[in-house]
Amino acid sequence: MWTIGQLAQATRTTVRALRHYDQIGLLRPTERTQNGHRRYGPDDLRRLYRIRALRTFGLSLDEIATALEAPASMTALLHAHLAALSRRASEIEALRTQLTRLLDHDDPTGYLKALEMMAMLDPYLTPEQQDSLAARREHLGPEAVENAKTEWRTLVESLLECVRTGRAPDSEEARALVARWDAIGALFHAGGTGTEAAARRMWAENSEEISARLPWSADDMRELVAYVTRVRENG
Amino acid sequence: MWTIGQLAQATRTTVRALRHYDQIGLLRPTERTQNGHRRYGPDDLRRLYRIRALRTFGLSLDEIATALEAPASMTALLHAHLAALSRRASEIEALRTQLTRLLDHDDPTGYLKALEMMAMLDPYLTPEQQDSLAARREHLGPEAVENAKTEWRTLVESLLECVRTGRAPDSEEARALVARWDAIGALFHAGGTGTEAAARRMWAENSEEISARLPWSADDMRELVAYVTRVRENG
DNA sequence: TTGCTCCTCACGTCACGTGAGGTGGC
DNA sequence: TTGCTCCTCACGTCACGTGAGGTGGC
Repeated sequence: MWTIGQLAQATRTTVRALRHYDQIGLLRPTERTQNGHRRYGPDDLRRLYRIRALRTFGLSLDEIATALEAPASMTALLHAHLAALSRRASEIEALRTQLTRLLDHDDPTGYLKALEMMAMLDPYLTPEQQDSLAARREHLGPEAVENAKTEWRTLVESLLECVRTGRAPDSEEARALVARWDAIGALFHAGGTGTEAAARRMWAENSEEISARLPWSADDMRELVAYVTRVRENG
Repeated sequence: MWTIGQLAQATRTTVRALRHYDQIGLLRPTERTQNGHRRYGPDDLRRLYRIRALRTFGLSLDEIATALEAPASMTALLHAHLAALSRRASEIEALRTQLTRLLDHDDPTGYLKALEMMAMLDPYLTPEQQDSLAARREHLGPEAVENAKTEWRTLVESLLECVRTGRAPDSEEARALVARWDAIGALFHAGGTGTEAAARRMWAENSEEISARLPWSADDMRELVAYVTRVRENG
């Protein structure tokens, strides 16, 4: 028979943990001395070892309690737990690749800012529209989204150049640029869901805010939007 | 400006979470109406998006708070977090291989019982002795430990056969068997640490208990131990 | 007037860690 | 008599979920 301190030392647990197991009824000491001290016997030791073994596998005390009550259910429970561990492993894997991608980026903070800006759109969307946008992005995959963003950036530069040099809205170059612009938009805005209209509303209300975080001025952007509209009308 | 409910819906969070962020000072609404209702603006929305992005990476709210306070520390923090995720991933991997091994075993519950029996030894060891035993096992690796256990089992069978057939303690066969027996013991009991003596004490006090869980009777085991001792004396 | 949203407490979660305050055996 | 171990409360942890009880705008 061992005292609680002896058992704790022998099994590398803590006195507090043993008291906790007693309290929740997971491991009751075989007896108590008349002054209330716990006395643990060999049976308790064995039970404690099973508890500890199952704990290292990551089972909760509740699961352990049921497993020890019904040993027949043990294998099923362990299989279920193994499946849970596998799910967790792939979640972590996904997080790691995301984080690695973010950190490989030349400017992680800037990248987060870009994410923020795309998020400004959300309050203008219904939950269903949010879902459809997320589904589009999911479908395209992260690299395609990245590529679209960089192409969009060069398109903005090229179109601003057209505006500055007074390029005709019905010129071949202007039409080609706007065609790409619309193609990129179409990638994200599935037809008929109204996300495009929402994006325009968002832009109308927040153009100052947004352009403050972009390398172009609000005026430039307004001119650009007007120019694109003219090109579309001429097409 | 949005109410708490609107913001929650737009960002796929909950009203409760937003109140929590307010309470811990992580995300204070830009203003309150005079009846105390929270009003969130575009700045709050952006901040919330950063918070959510960092949350999906698994950062704690505390870490997020410091990261948002000092954006310069962000990359370092994310790198640290990536390392933590990698550690967690290998932990899970180790658990999965252990669990898989356990479940591939023909009798998982029986296997756990065997572990328990080895654990019976612990109360007879000092913490240092426990450490040295654990280090030995770690050093040998799980397959070697498995192999030792199965070989030990066949050795017990063979030696019991010797006892039954009255094989001479100084016979070639008996000596060879005991030599293997001692070799296996030596794998686990590093010289001079006294773990062997502890094992003998444990055996002396718990032979009934233990043999009840083994496929051999306590009497058989006692005879076997006596026989092994005689063989050693004759060697 | 009836629903809906908003508000502020405040308890519960999981497996203990960590004192607080007190008692019994060496 | 002094340390050590034991005891029973009971609060704290982390990020909210979930009522309880009440108020204000459509």
